[in-house]
Amino acid sequence: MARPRQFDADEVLDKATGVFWAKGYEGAHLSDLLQATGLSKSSLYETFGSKRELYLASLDRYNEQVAAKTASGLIAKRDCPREGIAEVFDAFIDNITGRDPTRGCFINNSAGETSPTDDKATARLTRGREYLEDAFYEAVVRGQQMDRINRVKDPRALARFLASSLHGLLVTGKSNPGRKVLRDIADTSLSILD
Amino acid sequence: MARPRQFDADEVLDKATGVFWAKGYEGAHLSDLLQATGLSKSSLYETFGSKRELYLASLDRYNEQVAAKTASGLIAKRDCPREGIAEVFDAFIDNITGRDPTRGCFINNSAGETSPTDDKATARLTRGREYLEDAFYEAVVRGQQMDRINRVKDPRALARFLASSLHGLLVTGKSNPGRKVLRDIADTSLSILD
DNA sequence: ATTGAAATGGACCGCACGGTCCATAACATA
DNA sequence: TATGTTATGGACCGTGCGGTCCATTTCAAT
Repeated sequence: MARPRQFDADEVLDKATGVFWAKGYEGAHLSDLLQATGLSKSSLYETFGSKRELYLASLDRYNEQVAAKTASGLIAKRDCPREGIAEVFDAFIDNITGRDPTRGCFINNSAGETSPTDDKATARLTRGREYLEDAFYEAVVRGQQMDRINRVKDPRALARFLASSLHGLLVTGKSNPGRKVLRDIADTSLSILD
Repeated sequence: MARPRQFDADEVLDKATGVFWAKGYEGAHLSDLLQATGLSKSSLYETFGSKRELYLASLDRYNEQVAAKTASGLIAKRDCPREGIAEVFDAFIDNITGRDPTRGCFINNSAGETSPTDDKATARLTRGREYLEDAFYEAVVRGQQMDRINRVKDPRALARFLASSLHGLLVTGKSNPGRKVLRDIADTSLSILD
């Protein structure tokens, strides 16, 4: 009955996410977004409503993807959860020290420019934290059951700590540290599981 | 010989820092800075050169102040360095959960919107990390000498870990967590010193 | 082939951005 | 008080922002 969309909204969202990720919300200008997505202004506004709604949608999509990826990585290692956790940290170190100028974690970067009075964006940060924490929580519990993680320690506190450590690692990564610095941090963080 | 400045440059810098802190570099518009500082455009440009130079100067000043404050706090507790470290964490938790909308840490917030290709800003992030790490390092070494911190562990790795943990705590704080979450993280982080 | 709803390109808009400049005011010096 | 230098307010500027709108194109359904 009507003309179908000439693009895939999710693909566009991914490209827009890349721009917000690299430049932040304020730093990402409409022209950047249009160039990256290849859309015309009207198509973008027709589909997403506004720059800000696009931003929030980007945060949502990123949250889902990272949650899925992290969770599936941990689940894949469900027979040795402790190694799974270590692999998550390793993956982030690789990400940080990689060449891609879009480094770090989108949610992490966004946290800095999110005002506590911005409820919508803050909700996305909360969601991201919960996803990560829950993924770690399950792995920790499993690790404790298998006696590979200290059973005396509160698994919820450990999960929170691991999620927070990952954020710390990412922020530290922004300050151009050597790989050794990041390894020291990751290794020390993981040693808490003993 | 000439008309003296009608304002104190450092006071102005503090006010500008507050704006950048709350809104980020891109989000801080010139009008915000002028309003907060009370300066006219010409005075601001005469004194600081440009918005960006003002930003870099703000980062510098913040680094110096936080470094001085943290170091002095730790030095004040030089007879019980371990408690001094715990106090630093507690102070940040208070900061995060306080009412002031300017929450978190300026450097931490800035990290998110700093591109790895931005050498000038990255240098400030590096400096901030070094200050913090060094302050912790001295406290850790002293704690080990007094046998209140595990002597087997590498003090440099511990210092790096502590600095990173603080960053993690601050990022987590942006996601509107309960105080309990932050306490879990801080307590778990500090337990590494055992 | 015709139809009509939706997608699209691009012109257009008002605004406020970061930044420049200069005439004037203010003041330390002598 | 006269002088020379600097600080200052405010007009001004070009640009590009986020956003709107509409004429045109495209296509599924008939």
